[in-house]
Amino acid sequence: MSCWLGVVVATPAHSNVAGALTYACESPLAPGTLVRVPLGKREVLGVVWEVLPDSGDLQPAQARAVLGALDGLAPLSETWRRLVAFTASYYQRSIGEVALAALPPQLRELSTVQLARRLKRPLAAFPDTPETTDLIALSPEQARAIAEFDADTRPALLFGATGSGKTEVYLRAAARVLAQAPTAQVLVMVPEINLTPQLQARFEERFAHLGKAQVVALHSGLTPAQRLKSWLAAHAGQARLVLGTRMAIFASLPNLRLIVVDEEHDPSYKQQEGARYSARDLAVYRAMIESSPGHAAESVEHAGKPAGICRVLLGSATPSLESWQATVTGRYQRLTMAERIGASDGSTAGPPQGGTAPSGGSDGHAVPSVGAIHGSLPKVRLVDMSHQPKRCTIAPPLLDAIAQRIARGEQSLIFLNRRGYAPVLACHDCGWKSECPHCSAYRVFHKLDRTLRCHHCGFTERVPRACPSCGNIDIAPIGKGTERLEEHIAELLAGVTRPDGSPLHNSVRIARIDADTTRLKGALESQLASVHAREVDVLVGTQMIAKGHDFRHITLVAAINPDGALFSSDFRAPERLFGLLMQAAGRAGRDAERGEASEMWVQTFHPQHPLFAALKKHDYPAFAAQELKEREAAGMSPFGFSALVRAEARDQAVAQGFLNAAAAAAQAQQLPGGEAVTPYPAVPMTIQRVANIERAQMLVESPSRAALQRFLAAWQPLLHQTRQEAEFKSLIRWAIDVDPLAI
DNA sequence: AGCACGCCGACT
DNA sequence: GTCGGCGTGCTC
Repeated sequence: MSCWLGVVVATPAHSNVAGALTYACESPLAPGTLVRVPLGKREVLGVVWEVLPDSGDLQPAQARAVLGALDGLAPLSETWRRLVAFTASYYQRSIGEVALAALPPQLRELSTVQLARRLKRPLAAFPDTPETTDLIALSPEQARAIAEFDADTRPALLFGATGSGKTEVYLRAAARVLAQAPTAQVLVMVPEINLTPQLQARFEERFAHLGKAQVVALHSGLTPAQRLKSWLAAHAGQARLVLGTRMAIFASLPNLRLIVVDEEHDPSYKQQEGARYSARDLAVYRAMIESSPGHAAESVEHAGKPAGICRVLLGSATPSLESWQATVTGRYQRLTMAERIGASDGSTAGPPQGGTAPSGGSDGHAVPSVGAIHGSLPKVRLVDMSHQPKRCTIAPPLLDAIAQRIARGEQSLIFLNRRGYAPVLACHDCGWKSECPHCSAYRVFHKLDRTLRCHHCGFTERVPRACPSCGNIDIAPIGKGTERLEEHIAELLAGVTRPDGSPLHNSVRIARIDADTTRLKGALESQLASVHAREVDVLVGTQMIAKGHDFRHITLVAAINPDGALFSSDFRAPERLFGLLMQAAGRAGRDAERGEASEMWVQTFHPQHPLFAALKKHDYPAFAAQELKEREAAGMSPFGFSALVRAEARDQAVAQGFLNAAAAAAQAQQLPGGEAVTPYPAVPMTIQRVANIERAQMLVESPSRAALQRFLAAWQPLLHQTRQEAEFKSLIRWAIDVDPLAI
């Protein structure tokens, strides 16, 4: 054996083998090479991480030999390895776990022979189609945004109202980068898989001259074979533009020059299991390291690579407060587009940067091809529910407004963030409630299939005829979900007729869209189609209809009960509510003739809340300023940093005991960074028990990101150690969540 | 995470 | 007498 290699394999940080394992090899292999290695009784895929001078602490005889290298593949680049190493370290996981999770699953199973066969497949020929030249004229704001972006090198935040044409800016930025070098690559990220097809079509159309094989998708909705194919195309440099969800941040892109993060505020950029990374934050980090290649020499194939910089472009109508604050301090560049395309014949000049710009909802990949979108922003109407009849679900004025829309042949959209018929079923006699036997939550009453369903563990039973506790027949639903709201609205609107004079028996057409009605594949699409075809008068739904759908004939949007988020223990709830309401408002008023009459109704018991004042003016900057002031005073993100340690056990006391014991051990040992870190006592999680497992968490805060990082790194061995203690043997698992979205 | 080994109940 | 339950422990 002539050399020693440090190879990372998919071992979790939980296990005792967190670092690279030492293997022997006949000939030295470059770091980044994919290898098959023996691990216990198995043969697994690994990544060569380093070439070692000797076998280190390990007895040379203990080391086993590398079985083979996937030498048809170029080694993963130094930058890719830096990204993986950073992710592992920042999010407190093992390098191997992050590295292997970042590779397409099929690569792990493929034998070298199969892979060789796969790599021999002919690459799609590069068609020589001329580049599309008849591009739509940019709005002045779009042109300015692109010019400013080109003139800077910082991460950029494109703050653009719904319909302001953010997608066109992404397209132009991508086109410029792709035109600069024949090998340049662009990564475009979107929050949800269902948003990829439409965006993919748009990018494919624009970059048709590159050939279809050069625009590829990378997300979990692909079959394993498709995913491998896309990944290989990106890794080989053949794919010039990769469009994907958060996982795409780890795509191997040898010549990455631009990363676009659309809807950068979206919570789905944060992975919620395994390594809990934020793909948006990693995009900023990756752009930085792609711009400053490490000192280590690259492999020969890449030696001639021109040094270039990689930009990152984040986009949103309601940015995360973290990104917004970065534009306030100047760490990020801010690009503002306040106007809807075609709004008031473009004579209005945009406000100065950082100014209090009026802006509309969020997302919306508006098509700027025709000047047809004259929609101005909808008027926001707050309904003070304390001045409405007691316990009414829909205030009479709102009901009137909906009825008027129906009479005019217009559509209304009603939001309620609670699916099912009623959140609780209760016995009036003995006080029984539909608690889930396995979770600390109520089971939701679903009337359609007459079930009680737990939305946390999935436990489902038929609705009992009588109270299971006292036998009383008088059990009744409490509160309203979308199913009941749909029914309720049908009753309230029973007398309303449409303009075509449809008789009463042809009643108001109400549709509902939520996770229950869209479970089947294609159901969402067909339901949306019937809304577009104006076969629906009133659409009831959860927030899933707020995202990305452009309803032309909707002139009224109403939020029935958004108050929960105003006083939530989750400090990010107001931010999400504001974004959701802005997004919802953006659904209305896109129709040319009716834009002026569009309205956004919000029912609330707190109409004086500052969030609504900002909403009325469609003023995100004012909302952000207010919210950031509170965050700063409380030392919360982005002014302070936090991590959560979560623990699960059959017994709540064990879960909490483990966390408190580990924190006590940290305190006793004066861990590095500890002087600037505050651990709080362990508490039960909001939903304490799910599927009969008790959950607890501990918040750890610090004003210094670096101190928190040092502390967590030093704490991890202690957590492992504490786990081994006899009284915590029954602990099921624990995990660290750095920069958690919700606390 | 896999995949062992390891010690106690109902089956060919 | 064995098949198999998942509890504990190791993987260069």
